[in-house]
Amino acid sequence: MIASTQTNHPITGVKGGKDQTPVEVACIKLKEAGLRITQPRVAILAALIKAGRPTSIDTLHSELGANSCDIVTVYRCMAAFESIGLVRRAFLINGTSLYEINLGDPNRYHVVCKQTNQVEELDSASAAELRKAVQLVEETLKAKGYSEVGHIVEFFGKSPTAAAHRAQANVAVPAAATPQA
Amino acid sequence: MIASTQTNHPITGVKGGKDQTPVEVACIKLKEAGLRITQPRVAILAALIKAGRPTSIDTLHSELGANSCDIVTVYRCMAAFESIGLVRRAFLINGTSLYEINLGDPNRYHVVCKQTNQVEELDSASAAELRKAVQLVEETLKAKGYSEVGHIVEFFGKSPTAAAHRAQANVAVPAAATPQA
DNA sequence: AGCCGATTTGCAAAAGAATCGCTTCTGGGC
DNA sequence: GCCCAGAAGCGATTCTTTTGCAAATCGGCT
Repeated sequence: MIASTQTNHPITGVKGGKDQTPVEVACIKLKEAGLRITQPRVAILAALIKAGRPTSIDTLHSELGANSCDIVTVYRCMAAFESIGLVRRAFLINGTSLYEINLGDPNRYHVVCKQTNQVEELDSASAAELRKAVQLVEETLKAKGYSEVGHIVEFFGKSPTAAAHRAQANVAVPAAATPQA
Repeated sequence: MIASTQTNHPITGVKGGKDQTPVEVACIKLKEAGLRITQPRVAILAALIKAGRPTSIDTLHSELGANSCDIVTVYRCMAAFESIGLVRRAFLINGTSLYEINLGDPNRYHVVCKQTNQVEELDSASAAELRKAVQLVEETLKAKGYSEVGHIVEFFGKSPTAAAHRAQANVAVPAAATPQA
């Protein structure tokens, strides 16, 4: 999972004045954008933060427990959150999207396993290089007159672990439920 | 349109031995891959080549004239073509895809206008830089054990021309049909 | 604390894109 | 010219995402 540049310290030693939970931070951003802080939204944000990685709307909705809110609400929230930059969107090869919380850290880039859709982060060196190139492009575009410039960058591949699993599946592991439809 | 590294010279001066049309080149690739050269496929390839830019399956199908072939066939052909690398796929923000012929030139990268979905190519300097970064990432991934590594890179923005059109629309142009829904 | 209005949500239905099954057709090797 | 695996046609289906509208909720104000 490579975990790294994440705001994963709920109340860690940092006592510089702001020791709010990620969910609180997200709520502040909501408010700043003039959006209401509703129960479903908080639940969704909590789930998103807990997931800590790009997650599909469907998965997110299940994660909430079927009692929490309608899936349409999740769709609408993600759209709203994305428009204010509270979440970042990632894509699978089939065109469906995953969402990831964005609390201010720099863009992250992922590799998605073609077989399991498991998402892994790029190592920071590659990511940095990539970020640099992407920024160059975006600057160039802005200079040309483009506005609201954004981008999508995704890598795909057959992950070594997935390949291994699959190779052994016929031989040893009989009932290992495949996660994430 | 920035046109650049394209094989757009049907029978231009090149007399080094191979002066086949792009469609012929594509057909050869088909054959090499063990796929049949059928009437619909040739028509689709011709349309794709004529378009010379990322095109949606739907548009492609219309371009063929409703008489030519079923849209499902276009879907299937694009899938087949993509799997043998005869076409490259691009994405719109909504997750739908566009296809672009690939006759061997290096990967091209695009900016898609958020308003009109019009596609423009990146300038070659940016593209080169980007290509370099992307290759670095892919090498790293392969080194880590990933196989069949690939990527998606798309840029989005409000194109200056589109923005201008829109800005004037309320003032001057009364009935300028917006192209490409 | 209670009220009011605009924003959100829920639910049902719709819109689209892409896929699947199955039969019929056809390219191209013999 | 014959044959058959691969391809196309056509209908129906799946799955994701969007839309319309009534009911519920948030949160500023009194």
